[in-house]
Amino acid sequence: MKKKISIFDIAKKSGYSTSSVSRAISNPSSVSEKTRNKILTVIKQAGYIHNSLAGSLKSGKSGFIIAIIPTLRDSIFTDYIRAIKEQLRKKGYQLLIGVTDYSLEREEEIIRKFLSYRPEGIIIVGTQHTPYTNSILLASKLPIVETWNITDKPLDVVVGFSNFSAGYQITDYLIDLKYKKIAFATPEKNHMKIESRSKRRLSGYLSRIKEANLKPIIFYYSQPMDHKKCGSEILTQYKKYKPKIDCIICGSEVSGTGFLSKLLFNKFKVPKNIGVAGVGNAEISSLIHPQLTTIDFKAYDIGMIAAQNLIARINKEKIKKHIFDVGIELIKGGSTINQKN
Amino acid sequence: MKKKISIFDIAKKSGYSTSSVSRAISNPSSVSEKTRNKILTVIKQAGYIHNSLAGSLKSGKSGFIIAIIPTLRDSIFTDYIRAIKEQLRKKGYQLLIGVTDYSLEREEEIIRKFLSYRPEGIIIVGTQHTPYTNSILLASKLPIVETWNITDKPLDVVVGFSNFSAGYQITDYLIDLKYKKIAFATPEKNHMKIESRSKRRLSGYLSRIKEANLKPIIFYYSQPMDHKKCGSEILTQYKKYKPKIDCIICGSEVSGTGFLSKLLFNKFKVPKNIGVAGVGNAEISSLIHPQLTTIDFKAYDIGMIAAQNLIARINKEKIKKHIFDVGIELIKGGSTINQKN
DNA sequence: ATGAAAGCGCTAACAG
DNA sequence: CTGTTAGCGCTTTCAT
Repeated sequence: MKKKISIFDIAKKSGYSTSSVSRAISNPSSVSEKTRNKILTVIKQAGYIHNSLAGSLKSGKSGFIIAIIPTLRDSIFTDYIRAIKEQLRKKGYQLLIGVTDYSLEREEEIIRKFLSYRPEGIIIVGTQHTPYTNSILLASKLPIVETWNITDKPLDVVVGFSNFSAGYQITDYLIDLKYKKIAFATPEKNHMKIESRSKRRLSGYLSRIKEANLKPIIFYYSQPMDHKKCGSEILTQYKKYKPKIDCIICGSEVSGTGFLSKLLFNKFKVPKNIGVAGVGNAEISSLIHPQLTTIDFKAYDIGMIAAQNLIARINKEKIKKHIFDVGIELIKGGSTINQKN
Repeated sequence: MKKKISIFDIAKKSGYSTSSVSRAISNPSSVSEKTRNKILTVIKQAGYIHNSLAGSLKSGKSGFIIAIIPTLRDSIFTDYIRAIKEQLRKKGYQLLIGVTDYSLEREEEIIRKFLSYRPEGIIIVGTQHTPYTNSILLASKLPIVETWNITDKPLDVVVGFSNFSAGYQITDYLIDLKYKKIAFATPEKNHMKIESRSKRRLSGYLSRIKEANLKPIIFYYSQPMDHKKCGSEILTQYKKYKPKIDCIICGSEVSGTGFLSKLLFNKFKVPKNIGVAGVGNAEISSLIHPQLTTIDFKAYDIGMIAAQNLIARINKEKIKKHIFDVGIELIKGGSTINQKN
């Protein structure tokens, strides 16, 4: 913030009242063309810059939307943010982004802080929050869209897909391909506590494995955001496991591409000697050769639909439903065999 | 924004004045412990949420920093944003992110809009702006840090590297490896107009090629943010060019990984039959096998140093210098031959 | 250490 | 279509 020139100065210089100036700025059609031109000209030559903060204070509309994501290190979340921004931009809203690093405590802290900017709506990744977060969220009476995981009882609106199905479907596909010893790599328990989406994917795997009377095999990785760490950790476990595993499902796109990459650098034959699949689709998955077999869950679409619904809720429009399942899609890549022999 | 409960209510309920409440919130050490505890308790049980907007209006400090980037589709910029956010968070600043899609007009529009939030500082990618942008930036009297490309005459502070050197050095390395027919792929002219960094990289290439008495060969791509489009377009030009080229430098990490990936999917032998290099290093470059030979220009460091300097400028601390060259680093990957035979 | 009072710059009735 | 007026909720001298 700096010096003095305010709407009042513009009013004086243009010979109109402050209200007309205000209107010329924020609702141009409500003043006559002559007035508008005159005022806008004065504004331009005076180098006046409107103060949205003061306006928000008075009007009760900040124009801010807050988005909470777990990390900026995964392109699925930047795709999601991009989609949200594109929608908001059309409507003139401003996005405030909070990054939790997968910590529910951090999420709580961020939300408390962000609420002080008087946002008009909230878009948040995940349906699991601390009790305190839930309570302030509800108390805020703001439109809220939770994303990424479908839940029966959203705080308000939820847009996502079933992580259970994602785990189930990829496992199903591999079983269909006649893989017999299928392992699932997932974040360590420590991390799982705060990341229920991984847990649900794992459940999907376990469920399908059980149905097929196969033996569940679980590997763990400790740094879910680090492709290479994931890759190395999974590789170590794979090499030491006996009897030999024929396919590994990595619980995320980061671990999937990381492990696949690691195998290729270490001269393993994929998919000839070992099949690899992921859950989640980032652009990178399709850039590595062979392409990763995985489940695409449309990060961009989730962001877009979430933002559209949030805006509708802000404008008190009726929305058709409060639960949006955007679905998932199986990507059949070359990282697994492709004949059902 | 919503209903009523304000600092005034807290004052009443706690038996203190609004000033004490304000102090207890924003400068806890300026009230006695007893007072502070009492007030904080009342705040908690009342579910009061502070209104930063009103505070900013009065204090003249919004706590906002604005960051302008070209795109969200490239991990080098999200790494950069991540670094900035980490620094700002420590100091309690809030980041407003504007995405220009490489348009200088859009940049101007965003800056004008964002200035209305009364930011305390600006971090912007690029040193080239419209005249109007330059003038409002300067008129704002705000601390400004320009990034990514070193310039002699920054608006205020600049943190970056030499794009010319990046182009020069990668070309130098390839010449050193005895490549003779080295092409350079760069965005179409249309796009170049607004993206001077690519132009500088190209100049670096041309300069070194000329010194070596080699023939410059330039390829173009039209969608700089799309790995696959870049890859296809470069491949088409490569296949049709005679006599056969032995190495291609792609002007960005997106085009580099995209083209490398495309070659691998099309069964070209890399580096045996064709060498590939990039300019710019994203995590993905090292996940593809063989790894891309490229120039790393430390996106994270640029963001970090830029944010640190911006904060110093906001606090009116003296900074050592106004031009920071973070340098670049050659990454010798397997996508080019590695013996100097 | 605490309180009283004066706005920050703007918008939104309301009136004309 | 335009002007007057009354604050929005907070911070901050300035006293005490």
